[in-house]
Amino acid sequence: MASHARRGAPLTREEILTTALRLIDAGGVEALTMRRLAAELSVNPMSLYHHVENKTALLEGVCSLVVARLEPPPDDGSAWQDRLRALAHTYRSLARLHPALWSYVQVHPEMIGREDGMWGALCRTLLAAGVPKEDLAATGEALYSFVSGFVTAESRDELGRQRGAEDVDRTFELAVDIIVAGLRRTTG
Amino acid sequence: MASHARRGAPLTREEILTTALRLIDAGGVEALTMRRLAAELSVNPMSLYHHVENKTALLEGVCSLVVARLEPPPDDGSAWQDRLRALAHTYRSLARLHPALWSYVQVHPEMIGREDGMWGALCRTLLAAGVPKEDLAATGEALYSFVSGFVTAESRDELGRQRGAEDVDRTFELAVDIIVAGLRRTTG
DNA sequence: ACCTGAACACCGTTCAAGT
DNA sequence: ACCTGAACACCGTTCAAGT
Repeated sequence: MASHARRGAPLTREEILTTALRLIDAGGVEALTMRRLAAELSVNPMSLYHHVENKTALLEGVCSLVVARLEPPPDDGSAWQDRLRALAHTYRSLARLHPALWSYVQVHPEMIGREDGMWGALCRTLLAAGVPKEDLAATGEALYSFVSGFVTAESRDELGRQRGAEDVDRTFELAVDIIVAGLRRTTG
Repeated sequence: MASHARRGAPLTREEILTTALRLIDAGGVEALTMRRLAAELSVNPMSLYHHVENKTALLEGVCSLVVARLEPPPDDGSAWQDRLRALAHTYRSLARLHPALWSYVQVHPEMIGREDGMWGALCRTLLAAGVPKEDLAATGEALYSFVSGFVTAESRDELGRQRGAEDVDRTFELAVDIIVAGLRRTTG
């Protein structure tokens, strides 16, 4: 009985990735194990290697899966301040859906390409804010790391001791306010 | 021959921690292994457990070792803007000495207590900047996560493809400028 | 083409035994 | 008190064999 002992349809890469993501969401990245994942799928550990090159490739697949959902909100012609706030909120919303994976991504950015949608939208917004072209990349990187740093701190906080939900939201608003105000002032 | 087969003096906790830090600096946190550490010390892996409860405790020890070196510069009476810049630079300097450990700490903040020296200095500076008392904690956390997020992004960048040293320095200055300007504006 | 079992080189850690 | 070897329950991964 070597051919699919597992009940139901044959194993698929899609199924592997979504199950891996579920394991990560439930127990952190360290809870994702080739052997545990196989058990979760009722399959021999070695079967996974027919759909995924190795564990690194598996993690990359999971990261792409999530990053693909990171799309900038459509650009209504609103002021750059509001646009910036909207981008930050979009980023934060997705990060909060998968906090463990997101922390992992921040330390292992090679797992994802530059998520072009968000990065492009950010740059356009910064230009609208009057950031000079030669400062564009540096400014974008600074803001990007600000937001991702804040969100990481936030999710690790949530795993730890609790705080009121309205409390963290307020802190996030304050953080975004500082960024917006800082940009306004910096660009004259 | 059960008693210290190892040449020289008996094993010490200090020696264990500094060697562990060296391994982490050289190869990342995932390169730190009880067995490899023991080999590095020319000692049986099990001997480590007489000085350190387990691997988690070992990592905590290494983190404390590094965090202990994080001291705010003495408070000359300079303007809060300069003081804020100085604090950011101090933080960044230490982080760049141990980038791998620092990334790890950001994801596992339970490894360190709130490093009271820096946090206290930050709060005093924010008060001097006119941040209202009820916003103090939120503002401090925001700035703290901004700087740590930026520094993490920076160190992962350094491990990857190179950039000019003066280029990253300039980006850091720009980042700090945004924060300072944002604070100034926010607090009226 | 897809799956599997046995095997290898690693982990962290326990425990009983050595001096 | 400090160290050690054997052992256990895990890892990721290779490889030859099954259908």
